[in-house]
Amino acid sequence: MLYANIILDIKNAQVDRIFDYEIPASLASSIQIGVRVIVPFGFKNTRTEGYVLGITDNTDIPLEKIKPILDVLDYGTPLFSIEMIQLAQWMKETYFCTLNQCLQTIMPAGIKTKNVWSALLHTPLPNRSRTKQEELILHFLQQQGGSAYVSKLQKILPEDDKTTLNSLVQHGDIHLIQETSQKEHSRKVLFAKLSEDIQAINLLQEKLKQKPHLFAQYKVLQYLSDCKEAPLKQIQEALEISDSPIRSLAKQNAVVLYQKEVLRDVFDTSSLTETLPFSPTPEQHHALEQIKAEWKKTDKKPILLHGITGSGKTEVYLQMTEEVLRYGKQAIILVPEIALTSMIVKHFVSRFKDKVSVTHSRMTYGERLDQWKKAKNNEISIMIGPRSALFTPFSNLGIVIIDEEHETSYRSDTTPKYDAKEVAEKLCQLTDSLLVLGSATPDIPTYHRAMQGEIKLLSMKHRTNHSTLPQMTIVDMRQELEKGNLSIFSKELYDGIKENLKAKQQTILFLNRRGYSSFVSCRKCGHVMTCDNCSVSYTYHANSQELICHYCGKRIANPSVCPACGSKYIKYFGIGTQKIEEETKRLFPQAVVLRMDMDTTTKKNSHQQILQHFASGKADILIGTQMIAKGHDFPNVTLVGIMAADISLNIGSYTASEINYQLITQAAGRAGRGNLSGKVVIQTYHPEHYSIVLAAEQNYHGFYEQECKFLRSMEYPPFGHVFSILLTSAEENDVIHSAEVLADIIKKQNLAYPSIVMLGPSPAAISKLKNEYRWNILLKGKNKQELKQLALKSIEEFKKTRPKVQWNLTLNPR
DNA sequence: AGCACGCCGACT
DNA sequence: GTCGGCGTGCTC
Repeated sequence: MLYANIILDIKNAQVDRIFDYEIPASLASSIQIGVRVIVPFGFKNTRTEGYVLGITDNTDIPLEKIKPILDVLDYGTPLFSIEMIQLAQWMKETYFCTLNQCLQTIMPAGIKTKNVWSALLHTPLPNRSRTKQEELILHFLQQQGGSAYVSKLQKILPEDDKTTLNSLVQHGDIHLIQETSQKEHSRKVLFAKLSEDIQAINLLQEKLKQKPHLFAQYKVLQYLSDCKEAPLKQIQEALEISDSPIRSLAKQNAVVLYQKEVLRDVFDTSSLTETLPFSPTPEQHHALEQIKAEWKKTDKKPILLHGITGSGKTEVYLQMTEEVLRYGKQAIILVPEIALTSMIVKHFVSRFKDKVSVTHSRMTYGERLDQWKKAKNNEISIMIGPRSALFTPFSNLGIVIIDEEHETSYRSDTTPKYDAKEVAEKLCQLTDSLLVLGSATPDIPTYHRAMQGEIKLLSMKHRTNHSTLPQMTIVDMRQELEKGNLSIFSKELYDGIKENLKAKQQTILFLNRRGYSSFVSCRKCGHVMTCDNCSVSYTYHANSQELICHYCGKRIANPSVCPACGSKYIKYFGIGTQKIEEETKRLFPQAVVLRMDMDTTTKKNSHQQILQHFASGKADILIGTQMIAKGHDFPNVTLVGIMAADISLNIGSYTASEINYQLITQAAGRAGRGNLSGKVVIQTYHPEHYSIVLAAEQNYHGFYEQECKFLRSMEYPPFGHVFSILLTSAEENDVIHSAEVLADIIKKQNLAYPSIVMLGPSPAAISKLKNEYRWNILLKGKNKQELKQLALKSIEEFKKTRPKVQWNLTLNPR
């Protein structure tokens, strides 16, 4: 007898373990490791989805407990490959969550099954007295022909009625059955093909030839003998006919009509001309040779491609991908979500055409599932996408490339809180693939590993078109104020914009956070308008005269009097992109100004439209946040103004300086990418801060060394580890109490690990989110294993106190 | 997750 | 005496 080791799709840590089920003979041939199955679970034998992770010929479980598998959901190839199962197991250990949660993350969204309960009427009905509600249900069932969905029956009953259906079942009037339905996201199209009987068709064709009024049918047969099968719509368009001739052929059994699943294309390749590989610069050539050499090794080290903006990293990615494809292997390219409409995707699509597919969050589940299936069917060899593209089911993966590897979007903020960089490294290890990380401003931990020799470092220090690096100027805004300049533009920046307008060159004004500090506060009592769901300050939006919470999206009208003290002196404060736009329009009325942030880009393609508009020279000034600083080439931009370079120094995280350095470097990278040289004006209130000074010097290594001094002295990663325990609950008292209980447990356990320091408990940076209160306990220490042990042991103890809160563990949050 | 079992207090 | 609340434990 064979048994399957199955993980059930139940979101509860208590059942996150293997259950053994019997493999019935009828399903023996279709059950393999990695398939989805339906099994009976619990005393009610609820039909539950499960995943086969192993097959054995014996089991430790008493045989009378073992139940048989009911159904298989994947015929042919299993949903999960062995490597993906191993990856899920690794993720479970690394990110402190259930195996099921990891499998759900790896699985494509939109493939899930849905359980539906139906009620069947028992005939003849037993003789007994019934309530009004019972009669109502039985009458309805009779009308429906004896069966109906339970969800429909519940709509007939009052909302609080939980007894009627149970009573009907108990008295044997009805019984309930559960069915599994696959939620279908695929698109089906009506196809036509010739029938098998070729002789009959030839005969018919001869007959049709004689009759001019049936010429349309003749043409259809001709068309179909050329292309074997075609969608009905396509035949109609090609031959300029309606569907009736095709349908009458179907009636004569000459043509067969059938539904066929078509996999949607998500981008139009026809408009892109194929590009050929550029001949690489010496630097690119060297990088490529090194990467190819590493790729051929059996024990592959990850590679960090550290190249300044404009050094041609994309061409290296393209040629390396070509090499991998030449050996029949496949490639996954991760790009930040925000850059999915940018040049890098266009380059890949025009170089590799239909071998490439793209996924991103704005596609529907169905569209994304189609791309997943294309990879599974070996129809494509390259997948470009955000972090979830890592789970593309390629059979023979060769390389994973992560562009802009320092981007925060590679870390998931929902459970499992995985880091795509770490997962990619594990995936490459499991599939013997090469990991290539690319960035102009690598993460400090990544660069540190490169310095330690764990990662192979390749540097590209020159721009491909020999354009000079932009001239960077730091302006002290405090001095501007002393000089009597109250404007948001320093004199330097104002003059620069004026000159640029005269010379008909373009300018980018960059603010590193949307709506930053355009909060509304009372000048009399100091009250700040704050969202009561999320405890973050509302952002003022001039367009709609509204205050919007950027965490939960709650909107309220802009108040005219202060809710705290009743004074009229309540006003918005500070600069956001809208404020900059207004000021720019006021000071430079002749300029055409575009603004791009989350508010102007909510529509599906507006993001791309604004950028295209600007790239084609239809505007003089582009104002925006992070999203304009990433991966776009604007050859006519010669001036970049960074409006307040120190905003991100105040985000309350040990990575603040790093993020600030990255943002300045990226924004500066937009200046002077064409033949014209560029200029960058950095406005700041901290002109002496090393992240600003060294960014202005474009001295990454210098910044790395400075930052290491800080991180080492504080024992922050990579020189120590931080373990965060986040407690959440809708009840504030529960969170505070549980945090104290947990802190006490940790203090006791801590005696065994004297080198570990506990910080907190304290309210989290976002102390209330979506009506949940959040408290944080941080553990800091040098030894990762000890830290993990202490945290997990403490959580085990904590569980025994039956806390009324949720908890979430993260190692080295950023 | 979802259910049964069993131990308590509050009611016919 | 028995109905139903909730804490506890189990599901292959």
